[in-house]
Amino acid sequence: MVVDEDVATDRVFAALADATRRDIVRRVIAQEASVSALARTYQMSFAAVQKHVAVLERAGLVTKERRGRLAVVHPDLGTLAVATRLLDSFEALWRARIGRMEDLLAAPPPPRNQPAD
Amino acid sequence: MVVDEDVATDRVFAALADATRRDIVRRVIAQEASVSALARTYQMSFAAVQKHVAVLERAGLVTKERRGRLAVVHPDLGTLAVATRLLDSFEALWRARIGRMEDLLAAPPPPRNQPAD
DNA sequence: CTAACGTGCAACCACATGGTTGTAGATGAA
DNA sequence: TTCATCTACAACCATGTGGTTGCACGTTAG
Repeated sequence: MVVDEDVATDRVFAALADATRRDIVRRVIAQEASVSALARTYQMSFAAVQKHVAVLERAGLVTKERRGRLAVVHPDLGTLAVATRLLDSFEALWRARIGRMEDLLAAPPPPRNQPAD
Repeated sequence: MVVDEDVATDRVFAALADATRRDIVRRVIAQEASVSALARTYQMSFAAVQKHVAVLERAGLVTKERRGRLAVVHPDLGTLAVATRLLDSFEALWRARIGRMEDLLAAPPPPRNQPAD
């Protein structure tokens, strides 16, 4: 039941679980930038920023395009849509639950013979 | 610039970056359940499931209500909305970018005197 | 050509995470 | 009371992560 597609979802959420990486995503959505240009805006080492970009790349959230000696980082919005869709599915579940609760309120009380947990 | 609210966001995404925890969230949205009832449905130890629930609780995605000897797990949909809103903001950025690109296409080409990165 | 720049990668460290087992305390049932 | 159940928590281990420094290589600028 824990299938292959799940690890892709794991990577997307894990990649977004870091403020620096979320900021990088925001920046490259606004305007694509080289790794070193990104690195200059944070007060950590170049290698650290490079690793963050690599994490985003493995998650499929960004791609790198080699342009001369620069590695230009682009966003990949399709992958972001995966995360959005999953959260939306949670919301759908929630709404279904609300629906059921209203059904219960409108229906006669059922016999209570379920175990306590 | 990396503020306090960011660590809450970190926790929400980190909590969702695990298939077991996403499944727990789905389950308790469908119907709240005790920790042991949840644990029975996975093939890991009770303590492991207990830790997963603790992670979700620290992220604010679920709450535990003590009922007799049971710890009943409820969803907290407000926190999920935080994550949804953030992803929506990315989408808004993306749309703004599309808008700018259309503006550029409609406008005369600007002088190109920016540095290469 | 030489020097500076941008990148990639490896090694290292401290710390968090996901799993285990074990122990102990509360609560409910017989 | 006694026993089984549910929960909590600690200790431990392997692995991943976020940061560092250092080095090597390709590319651009002088």
